[in-house]
Amino acid sequence: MLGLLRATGPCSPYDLKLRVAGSLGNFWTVAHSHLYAEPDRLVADGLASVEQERGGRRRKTYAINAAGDAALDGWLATPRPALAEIRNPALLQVFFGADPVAIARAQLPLHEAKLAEYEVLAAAAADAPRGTQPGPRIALEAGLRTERVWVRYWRELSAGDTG
Amino acid sequence: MLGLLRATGPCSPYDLKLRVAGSLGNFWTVAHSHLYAEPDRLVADGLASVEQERGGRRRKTYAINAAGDAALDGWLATPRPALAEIRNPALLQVFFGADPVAIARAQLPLHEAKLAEYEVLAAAAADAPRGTQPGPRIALEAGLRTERVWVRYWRELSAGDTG
DNA sequence: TGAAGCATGTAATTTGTTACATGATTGG
DNA sequence: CCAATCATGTAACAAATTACATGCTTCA
Repeated sequence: MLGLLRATGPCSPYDLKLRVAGSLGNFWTVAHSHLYAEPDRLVADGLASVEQERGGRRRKTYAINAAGDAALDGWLATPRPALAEIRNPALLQVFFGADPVAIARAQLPLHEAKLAEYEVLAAAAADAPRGTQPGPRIALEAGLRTERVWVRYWRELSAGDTG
Repeated sequence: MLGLLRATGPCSPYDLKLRVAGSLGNFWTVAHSHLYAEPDRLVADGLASVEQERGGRRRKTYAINAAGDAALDGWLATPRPALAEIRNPALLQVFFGADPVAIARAQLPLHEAKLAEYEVLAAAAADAPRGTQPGPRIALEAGLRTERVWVRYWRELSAGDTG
């Protein structure tokens, strides 16, 4: 959340939502209720500030502060010695004996669509001006690679190739 | 949980824990407290039965019943139209601007170790008698492939290759 | 001016994790 | 027989999801 705030600058939860969609949201979803609740916690912890509009929607604008910057920098500088889980429900079904062909046929078009989406994003990122933060592009590369693997995997399974 | 119970046969939560470690646990972790709490819920929902030892550890033995079998079959027969998320904390750090080389150097050995572990499991699975459930082996194949991608990805990043 | 959907939030529920606590068994 | 660790469970806490509720804005 601090990362989002820093990347976006002072903004409302809805602005965060827009930013998440199409970038971070591709590999780490965030419920919108989270985007409304969490910033208040940051303010309570002294890591961000908030200002509320008087009239209209009475929307709140949050901004990361110096303490938040420090906390975020500390987090970014500490590599976590942990692996991510796959935790894929479709794979779970296969594991427990579901028909791999049926699962694969459902998964394949989803992954193909996702891969196509990433390829569009990657093409756009290639044109980005220099000085753009490299993080999102590097993360997108991971998305591309894993989607290629999944497309291939489900394609093979949907063709009945179970190894 | 129903899948675990069916695959294992009547058993205690500890038996489930042993089964999870080294198979399912590789891509879907389960807290041990979950293995103790959830089966009771299944019993309450009429999907499993339980029997408790009199003396000793007073351990409980759970077994899936007919209703549980039906529920599990229904679940297995319904492909979910959803993608799994990557939701990888290390990738999140990179996304938000952490030094990719530092993150990659921490991740690489973990993924190399995991890949080696999977390769051992795959070799063992290749010798499995016919009639063995294919699900775990097919799921393992997914683990192998994604780990290979991650090893390659972090290796490139740790060498300073940011695309 | 009324419907659609944009934008903003809160509350309730469910789920998951962490910490606590303790009895049983085994090997030295 | 005692220490280690195996095994079993519960309780408290934290997090995430879902559902609810509603005010604004725009456009037909």
